[in-house]
Amino acid sequence: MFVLDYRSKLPIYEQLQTQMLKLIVGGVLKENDQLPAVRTLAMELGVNPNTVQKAYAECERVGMIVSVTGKGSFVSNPAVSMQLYMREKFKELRNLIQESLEYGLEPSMIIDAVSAWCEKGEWDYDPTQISH
Amino acid sequence: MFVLDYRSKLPIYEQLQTQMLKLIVGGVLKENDQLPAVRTLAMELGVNPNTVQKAYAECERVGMIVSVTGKGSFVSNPAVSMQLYMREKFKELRNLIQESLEYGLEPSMIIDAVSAWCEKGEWDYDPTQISH
DNA sequence: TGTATTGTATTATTGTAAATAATACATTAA
DNA sequence: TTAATGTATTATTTACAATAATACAATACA
Repeated sequence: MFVLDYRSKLPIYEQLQTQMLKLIVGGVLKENDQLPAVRTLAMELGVNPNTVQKAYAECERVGMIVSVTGKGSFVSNPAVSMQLYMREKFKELRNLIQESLEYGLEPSMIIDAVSAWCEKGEWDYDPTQISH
Repeated sequence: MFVLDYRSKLPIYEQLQTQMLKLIVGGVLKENDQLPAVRTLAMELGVNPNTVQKAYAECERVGMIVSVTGKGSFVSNPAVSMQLYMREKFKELRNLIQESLEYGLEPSMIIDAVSAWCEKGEWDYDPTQISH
């Protein structure tokens, strides 16, 4: 369920947190679903329990999951996670576009690209590529 | 010319590299402009010469600048940097949109937001915010 | 020709944060 | 009571950025 990239610059606990968010937003994990126990997941992934604990703690802090000593950790209302995900993505998108414009990229170029990808699904569309 | 954020998670040499790219793309640094000497810039910024050297070396590796022992470091063709910058930004933008769609964000929501920001300059536009 | 300035390379050391290791404690369920 | 769970603590290890201190190589210039 969780997969790690050990070559990534991102810390393991952040990777776990990100994956948790995607699993919830993507509907793989549903409300009240029980998550693997800290020690169990640590074993499966071959990492230290403290690392998993750190990820779970952060997920709980932002309201993605709820942990209860003796019972386990459970997915909380996915709407919370969806909200988190959307805010995060739109913030990234806004910052990216803002910076791109500051450094001379044409608004029309951006709009055209976003349309091609977003509406037409033309993922091959590349505004930096000259067509031959 | 170069400014560092010592609280940033990004290493100093990466910050320098990013700033170099922006200075070139933004036209502040023009073709064949001589850059500060490694030791000089290190002094100015209060960092180790090795750190500046690492940044310059990476900038040269990707073709942003050219360094010659005994002479100095110079800005190479800005078109190279612009190409690098555009490719990088559009790649980020594409990945961001692709992922957002995979996790349920509506294409129209993205298009609307990009239009508001990009064409109308409405940077306050926030699709995740309910208006009152 | 020498001297200073420049880029480049090397080795050792330090500082920081992630990750591990090893426990211990608290709560819950069976 | 026992086992499984989350939580907390302290110490250690590891990786990497950054520093420190040199040394070498190429160029410019007086």
